[in-house]
Amino acid sequence: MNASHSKPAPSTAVPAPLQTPVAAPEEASSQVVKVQLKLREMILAGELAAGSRIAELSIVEKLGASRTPIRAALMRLEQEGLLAALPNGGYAVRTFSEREVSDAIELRGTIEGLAARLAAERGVAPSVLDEARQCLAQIDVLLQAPAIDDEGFSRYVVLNRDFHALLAKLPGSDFMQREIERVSSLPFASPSGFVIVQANTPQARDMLIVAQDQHWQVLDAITHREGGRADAIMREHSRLAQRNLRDAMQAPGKHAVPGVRLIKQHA
Amino acid sequence: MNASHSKPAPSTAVPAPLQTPVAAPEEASSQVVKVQLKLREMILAGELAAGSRIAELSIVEKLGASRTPIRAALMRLEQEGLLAALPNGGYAVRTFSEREVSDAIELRGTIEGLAARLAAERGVAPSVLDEARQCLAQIDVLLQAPAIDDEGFSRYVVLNRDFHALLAKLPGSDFMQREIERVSSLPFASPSGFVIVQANTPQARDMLIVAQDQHWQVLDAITHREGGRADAIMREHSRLAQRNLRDAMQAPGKHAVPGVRLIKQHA
DNA sequence: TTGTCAATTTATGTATACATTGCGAGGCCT
DNA sequence: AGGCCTCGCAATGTATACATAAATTGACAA
Repeated sequence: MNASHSKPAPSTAVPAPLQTPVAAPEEASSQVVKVQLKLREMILAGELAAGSRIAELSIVEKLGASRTPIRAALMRLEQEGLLAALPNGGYAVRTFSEREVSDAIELRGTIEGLAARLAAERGVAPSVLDEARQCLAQIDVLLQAPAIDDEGFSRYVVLNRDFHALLAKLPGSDFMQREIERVSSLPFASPSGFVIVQANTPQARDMLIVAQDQHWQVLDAITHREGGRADAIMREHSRLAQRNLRDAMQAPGKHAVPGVRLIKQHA
Repeated sequence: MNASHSKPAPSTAVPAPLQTPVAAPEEASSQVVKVQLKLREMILAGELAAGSRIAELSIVEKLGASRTPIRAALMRLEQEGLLAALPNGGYAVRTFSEREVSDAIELRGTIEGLAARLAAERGVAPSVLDEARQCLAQIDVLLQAPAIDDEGFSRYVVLNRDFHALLAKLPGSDFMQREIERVSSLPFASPSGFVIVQANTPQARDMLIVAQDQHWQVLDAITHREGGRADAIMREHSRLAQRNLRDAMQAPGKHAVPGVRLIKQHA
């Protein structure tokens, strides 16, 4: 409206009819975020086939946004690891070999181990440690039940994610925190990625018991400034995720895990 | 942009300004890459002050490209770690605390250690190992001289970079290779980052001798499938970089290291 | 029938116009 | 005189037009 402000014009004061034709009235904040979320959802849901090329124009007609925010969202998803940049421009839904998945989880465990070691060596403010302990206490309550229903399970996923996020903050380094978030962005590399698999099986609870013990022990190690031990625990903790993911891929209902569709079976 | 100052022009609504073909034939590939390279150069050279905000329009008039490729380049530089995204949009030249620098180097050492361990555990094709050995042999030749001149020094930097790149390939995992490249993208976190510092000092050669010994030993460890040892060596190798960088920051001619300007002295 | 070349089509790369929002300067009211 | 409110500006976010290169398809010739 005020675009044509050639000079300090007399205040014509006409607010003018604000034409806001924006197709989607509300929802999220920016187009980029909306497109990014929607695309990620579509990729994980399998609506965009693994390995298939993604043309900007096809997204335009699917989501209604223009190419500029779509390009930005595609770049972010590439950074996130869900898309691969093609040599001659454009993107394709990324596929992962089992080794890549394994490497991704191993890398997460290694970096979480580094973070735990740094936290132990540098020391952590008691208040922050307490926050982590309270988080674990909530998980303890959850696990006291002899069997865990779906609702308790999804609560565990949330608490587990929170704990790992808290752990990433323990070294008191924004840099480490960001790198951990980055390496955890892939759905199956995420700390909570594997958990979703076998909700109601009897082994499910036992698995979580083991994981929870590692949670407590790493906090104990950090509290007692045992850096090497803290490192080792977090690495082993990630091996648990690797075991579970491997199981998940052989299970029939593998679609319970969002990203598994992107893992190419080596037949 | 037709606002008030600079730039033309009355724009008498003639729709004709057929954008003429980019006048110069240009030798580089794409605008995005050109802008990215130029901006990185300017940041490292200090032409863009550390911590200062970077407006897209200012880059437009500095480099001549339009906003679209500039935005893409800015996103890439943020991913690279040289820029920080501001909360309300826009970017600023990133500054680093000494701890962040330390963490970055530690992280690189940790991931290189993981790569070396994986290479040892999985085994490496002899041909690839030989390539790495030949690279080290060239460094050996360089270090046989009792003193190293500038030209030999820059040759070392190249060979050192090559060796670390080769090392990143040893696990045979594109994923690991990419992550190592990523974590090495920051100028001071790069394996060759610290080397540039003290070219002609007498201790310079000794430092390189130690580093080169670690190079050989990690290959030896990988050859003999000693994963833990390979891991430990690479971690310690990165501590050498940390020591050197700390020295470099206290040295007077610190401008020899490109990225040091971005490290804020904690007074 | 097959191979090759060319033309069309469709993709991304680029430039720019338009929209919107956050921040600051300036005036007005208290 | 000082604080608050408002207006204006400059920044990014968005949409789209234009340029160019790659891929596919069609036709023609061997």
